[in-house]
Amino acid sequence: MVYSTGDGGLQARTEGDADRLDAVFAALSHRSRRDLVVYLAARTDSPRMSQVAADRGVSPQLLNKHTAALEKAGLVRRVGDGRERRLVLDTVALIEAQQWIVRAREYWTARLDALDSYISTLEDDPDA
Amino acid sequence: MVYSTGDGGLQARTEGDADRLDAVFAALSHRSRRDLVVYLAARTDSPRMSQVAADRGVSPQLLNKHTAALEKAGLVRRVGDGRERRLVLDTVALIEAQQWIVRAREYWTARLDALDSYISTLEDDPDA
DNA sequence: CGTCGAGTAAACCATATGGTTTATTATTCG
DNA sequence: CGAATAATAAACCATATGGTTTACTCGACG
Repeated sequence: MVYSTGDGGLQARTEGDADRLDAVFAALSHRSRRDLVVYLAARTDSPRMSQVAADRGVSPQLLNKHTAALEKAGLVRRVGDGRERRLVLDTVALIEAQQWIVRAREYWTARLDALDSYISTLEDDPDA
Repeated sequence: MVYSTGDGGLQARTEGDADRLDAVFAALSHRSRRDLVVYLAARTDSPRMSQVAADRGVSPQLLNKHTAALEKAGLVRRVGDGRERRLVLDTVALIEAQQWIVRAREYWTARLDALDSYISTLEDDPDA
């Protein structure tokens, strides 16, 4: 049997949006990257890469990889052109992810509401 | 050089929570699984596996795998003991994920507020 | 100029993941 | 019982990912 591999078509926005969300959720699916996000969110400055690596007890190479993942997701940016570069948070993608979740929950809430009203119907008219 | 592989310790709750969040975000990092979630959220009934597979144009085997991922994340449950099983949404994990994002954004907002007050300080006292 | 150090790239390995094809386990129903 | 069928498991392949070790680039600075 042959199936429509991949797509499925339902609830799609644009390809780009989907890819972006893929990247955001994938980036957040790893604990040390989540920790990195809140580490950045909690500070008032933008630390240098080596600073981050030292703070988090992670090798510069690995930090570089995780940073790349977060960058791809648009959660983080590297700034600075010199020898030293700084890591800054960019929460736009985070907001997108939250909005996706909120939308999904809204559908679900609507479903619960429908159930509620159905139950009300039953209570009003037990024969229904 | 030897680095403290993995942990990092920051902002950790329990191991279980972290694993759960890993699974939730990983599950949502795939578009067809996200679509599956909203597909389920949008209906008022709990469709059978074969129904879902047909609706989404996906092989039963692949649906099974995706379902396993969502199940692992606690986003979905299979109910029914007979030959036919139904898929139901379980949004508790979704709420957890949302809460993580909200918390991260709260940190970030606090940071913006700090920046604001710093700027105010500058405006009040340009020599600061 | 030389070298030191921050940051990154590359090679490489082990394991995980997405997906297909093939096979197995029930459970319903003639 | 026996065939059909819903659901799942298993074997397998290609590619992606996390992580380490090694090597490169490039700006600062004596």
